[in-house]
Amino acid sequence: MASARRPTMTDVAREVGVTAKTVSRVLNEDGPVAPETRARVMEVVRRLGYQPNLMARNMRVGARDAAIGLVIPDMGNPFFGTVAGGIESAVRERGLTVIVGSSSETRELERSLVATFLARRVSALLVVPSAAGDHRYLRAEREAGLPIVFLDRPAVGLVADCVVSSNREGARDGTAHLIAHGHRRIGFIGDLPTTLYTRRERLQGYREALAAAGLPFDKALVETGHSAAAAAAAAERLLGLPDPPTALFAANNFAATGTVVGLARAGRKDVALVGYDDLPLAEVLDPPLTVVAQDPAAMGAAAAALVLSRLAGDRSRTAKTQIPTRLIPRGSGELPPRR
Amino acid sequence: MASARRPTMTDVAREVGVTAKTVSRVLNEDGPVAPETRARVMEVVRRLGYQPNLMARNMRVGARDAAIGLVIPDMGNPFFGTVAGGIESAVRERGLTVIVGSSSETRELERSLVATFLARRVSALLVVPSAAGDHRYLRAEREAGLPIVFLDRPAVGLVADCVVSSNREGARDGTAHLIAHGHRRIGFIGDLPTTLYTRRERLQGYREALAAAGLPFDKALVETGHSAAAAAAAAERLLGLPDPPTALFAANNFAATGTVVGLARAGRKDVALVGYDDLPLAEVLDPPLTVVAQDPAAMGAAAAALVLSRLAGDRSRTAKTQIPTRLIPRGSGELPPRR
DNA sequence: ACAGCGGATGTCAACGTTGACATATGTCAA
DNA sequence: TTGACATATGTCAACGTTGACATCCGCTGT
Repeated sequence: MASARRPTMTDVAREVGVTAKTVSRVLNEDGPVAPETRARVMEVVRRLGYQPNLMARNMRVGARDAAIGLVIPDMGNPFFGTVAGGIESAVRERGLTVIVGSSSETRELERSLVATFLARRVSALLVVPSAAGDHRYLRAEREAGLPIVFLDRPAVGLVADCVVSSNREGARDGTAHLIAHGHRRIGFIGDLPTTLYTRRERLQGYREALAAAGLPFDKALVETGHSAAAAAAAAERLLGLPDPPTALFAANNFAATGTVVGLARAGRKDVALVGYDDLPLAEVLDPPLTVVAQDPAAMGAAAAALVLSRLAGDRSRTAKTQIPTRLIPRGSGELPPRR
Repeated sequence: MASARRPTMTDVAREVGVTAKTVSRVLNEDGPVAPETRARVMEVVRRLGYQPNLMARNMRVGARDAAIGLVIPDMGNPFFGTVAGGIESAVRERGLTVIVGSSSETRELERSLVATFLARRVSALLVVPSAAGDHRYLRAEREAGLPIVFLDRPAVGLVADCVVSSNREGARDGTAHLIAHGHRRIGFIGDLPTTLYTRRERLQGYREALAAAGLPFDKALVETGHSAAAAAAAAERLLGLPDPPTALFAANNFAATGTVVGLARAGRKDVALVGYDDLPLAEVLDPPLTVVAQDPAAMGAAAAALVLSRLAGDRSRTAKTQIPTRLIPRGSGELPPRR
């Protein structure tokens, strides 16, 4: 009823009539143990429901916890969920556990999560940095040899491994695709805050595509909407301009969702649209949604692989891994301009 | 370069010229410390980048780790992602960390994750049990007072708290909605495996609605498809029957996504459809998707609240919390039967 | 018969931290 | 002047586990 104490190795030992050390030997398949003793130990372990205490073990052997800390902005966002899944499955077979926390895109939460992870002596750190961050505070850890990999966005003020999507190229391709279909005024709906790495890179790609085609950059066509609702409103604002765009580029999954909703509400099936990041229902939309697809599972897997190789002793220079994107034309991006 | 050792409390103490105990006092705001000493300690702590070792601390004070273990089937599924997010944010302000693992819906992975969590001495366990599981192995922990809450599905062989969606009622409402719009042959596309609690409950609700309307239950109309692709195929199979259904009930989010895709591919906009669990783009589909919406964030929050109250000493009887669903008519569920 | 050896187990200390208790110094009232 | 008391710090042991080393036993070969 009241909380009973968990059995320790010593409890097991006493019950069997041996020393804790012998139990330890049985459980870790360490030194030699008589088969009969081993059997009795195992029996008592089962009967008492003994669970080794990892905290004590790690402390004794001076090892870090067999866990890696993961900071993501939002677990509900399927993009990050899939990334996390990719990491977890890649890392599991090595016996590592993942400890996650959401930063809600704030610097403070990110730091406090990282501090918790460090206090737990995780074996590695995987961070999707929040926008306004500065990661100099991690220098000591890096120098102490802790593997740290940044995900989706690079670190600021710290030389460290990172795995990102090929944002600029992807956005350039998507925008160029619209231009190739005759559009000359293309709206951009991107992340908040505007300082966010992915937003800046994708906006840059968009501008490069415009420049390559000799089209002017009009900042009136750049809108913001990280949530679907905000993106819907942004789309409606853009279409209400005196000289409205004939095509839109939605620079993330929520923006794409919201833009689709906004266009539907406005009854504008004639506006071309390319989204960054694929959506599960993209192909059944009307028109079907053309996207620049990312590969979140691959990003997670790549980050995990980096961590594992660092843990295995790889001391080579820090790497910036770009996971390529893929343009999937489905209809919405191939609509001709119409006014 | 090579991995330097992390500074310990003793290192800090030596540097300041005091004992570890004094440093401990400063850091935990324990006994009295001279302001000047406190300042010097803090200074050295900063300079050395000292991080308290939670493992050692927890061991010493005999406390459980300030973490709760969470087992979900799949992090990439936004339903579980949102549930996890709900838990994390509810639990964070109490200073608890969440440790997650994906069971991939397998008994073995679930058990091994739980074992890892127990070895880490988590303060509580939150489990979305996998289908074929038996949770008697957790009895000892329950009796030892560890808070254990089951999520989305109840435990088997163990009396424990659980938080579930009102599956049966929701499925009944959704099916009744279709019947009210004149349908007499309604297909059901549900989870795999067929023994899964949510599948059984929702199928039961579906049958109750049929029975209440005096309609026969035809098991030829019951199909399976947990992945979107499988559900799409299932929908096409159902529509290919000699006496096909005029309406479909898709019993989970992937099934709904896949069914929408299947119907679109078959060019069948005349088939009525109600999905269980809402989709981000439901309202812009053609026709807009009628759903029985769950509230995953509320489920997570409720589970977290239960855990917290148990941790606070609540010893009342185990509770089964049902989170209600809400029927959202948008169009697809109101289509009349047509053959 | 005995050294030598490997197998089976035990003893002890230590990992980093903190609770219980002890000590040293200073302050103040009687 | 003394003792009572508060403040500031120190000492020691213990949490559960395991590495290093020690011990005891029986068996082998000569």
